[in-house]
Order: sequence, then structure tokens, then C-alpha cells
Amino acid sequence: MGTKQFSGSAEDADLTRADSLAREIFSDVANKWALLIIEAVGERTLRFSELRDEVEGISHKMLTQNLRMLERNGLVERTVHPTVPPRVEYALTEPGRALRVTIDGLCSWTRQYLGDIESSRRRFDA
Amino acid sequence: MGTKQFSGSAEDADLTRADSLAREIFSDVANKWALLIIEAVGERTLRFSELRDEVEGISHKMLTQNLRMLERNGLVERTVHPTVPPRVEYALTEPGRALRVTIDGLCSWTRQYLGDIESSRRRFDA
DNA sequence: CGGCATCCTCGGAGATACTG
DNA sequence: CAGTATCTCCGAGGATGCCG
Repeated sequence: MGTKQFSGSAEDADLTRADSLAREIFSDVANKWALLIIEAVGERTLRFSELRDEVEGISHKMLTQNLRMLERNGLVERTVHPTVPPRVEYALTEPGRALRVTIDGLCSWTRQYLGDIESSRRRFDA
Repeated sequence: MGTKQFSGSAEDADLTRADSLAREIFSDVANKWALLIIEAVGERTLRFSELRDEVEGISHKMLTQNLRMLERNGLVERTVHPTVPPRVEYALTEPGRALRVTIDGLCSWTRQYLGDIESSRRRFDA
């Protein structure tokens, strides 16, 4: 990205480092599955299998991959209960909850403009 | 997605239709390049080549593809000036500007939690 | 049950070149 | 300058199977 999105005032020190990090995070987060997972977890605490049911159409593999990534970035917290069978639970962290607020905005936006978009599509496809 | 994100109260009539449309739109929009392009356009009116410079790392092809998609959904408006050489300009529509507000939120979020995320990553990678 | 590894494929995405 | 088309290739992502 052009840098304008992320760099604030900045002493210009290693602005580029921070900026490339920002781009990296943005790429992680600005992806369909990641957003849907965060939205799905919400304020609750869900098991792996519950999440898979919740996030429609996601594969086992994609779910694990994205959960790992989100855990790595500190957006979800993973708790393993050493029972048998194993029980693993996921919940949003504070940064995760903060992110969810903006995702909620995205969802509202979708709902709000659903009609406009649909008709725009019809016009375009002609 | 689990439906809960998009369906409001809903008469249940063709809720599924609206819901699958919402999912489709979400997939279109919740992608790195689309978001970066919308953010790049902002309140301005940019030419194709300006956009390519603005959106760091995007290829000619990806830019056209995404611009078509955004135009189809009515998020950007494409204006062709019949000069020579041709001059094509892109600007956000009302829905596009509304979407940009939430993207701004995403960018702020990234800036705000940059540090937390970086240290979380370091912890995880150990 | 949740996670990881392996295999395989299908299409996303870059490079290149041509038109208006 | 902007857009389209063709070719190619790499890797995202699905399916499957095996561990703890």
C-alpha cells in the first residue's frame, strides 16, 4: 500500500519497517476467512468443531490455518483442556474484540447496500 | 458464513437468496486489493496509472480486474474521456465512500495494535 | 476431537504482447 | 494510456489419512 494508510506522523526513523509490518498485518487480516472467523467467535468461547459449523463453507484445513495465524497475531486465545477427548476453545483477545467492531461495520455496510449493489450488478451485466 | 452476520429480522421469505448474495458481496469486498484500492481512491478522482502507483505492489492485471469488480458492484465510478491518449478516471460512489469509512477503521486498528501484534508474534514464534 | 502431514488439482496471478 | 488476450506457473486450498 502506498504508505499513506498506516504511517502517522512518524519520526521517519524506521518508518519503512513499521509500514511493511502494517502491510503484512493488513494482508493477514483483510481476508475473507479471517474476518468471518473473528465475527463468528464474537463474545463467546467456541470449540474448534463449533467454529467449523459456524463459519459456513470453511474447510478443516483453512480453519486451523487461520486460527493459527490469528493466534500468532494475538487476536484469538487458544485454550486446551487436557481431557479426553481433547477440548480446545477459542476466544477473542482485546485486540481481536477491537477488530471485531470494525468487522461489524463491514457487515452492516453489506446489509445496508445489498439492494443498491444488486441493482448495480444487474445494470452492469447488461 | 453462518447467516447470523447478515440476516436481520427477515420474513424468511427468500432469506437464503439475500444471504447468499451478502456472502458473495462480502467475498468480493473482503479482499486485500479491493480494500486497498478503495482506500487509495479516497475522496479524489484518480487515473488508472495514478492508482497503480498509489496501490503499492499491485499488478496491471489485478488492478483492472478489481476495478471492474468494484464498478460492477457500484462502488467506484468509471469515467472515460474520449481524448487521445485516452484518459480514464475512477472515483468512489456513495456506497464506496461509506465502505471507505469502515476501511479507515481497519487501518486505524492496524496502526493502534501494531506493537501488540508484533510482540505477540515474537512470543508465538518461540 | 483437534492437529498435522501428504498428495493433488485448479485457478489466481504474473509476464508478455497486441489493439484502440 | 487503458484494456484485453494468451500463456504459464506456482501455491492456495480441498481431500484424505494418521497421530496424541
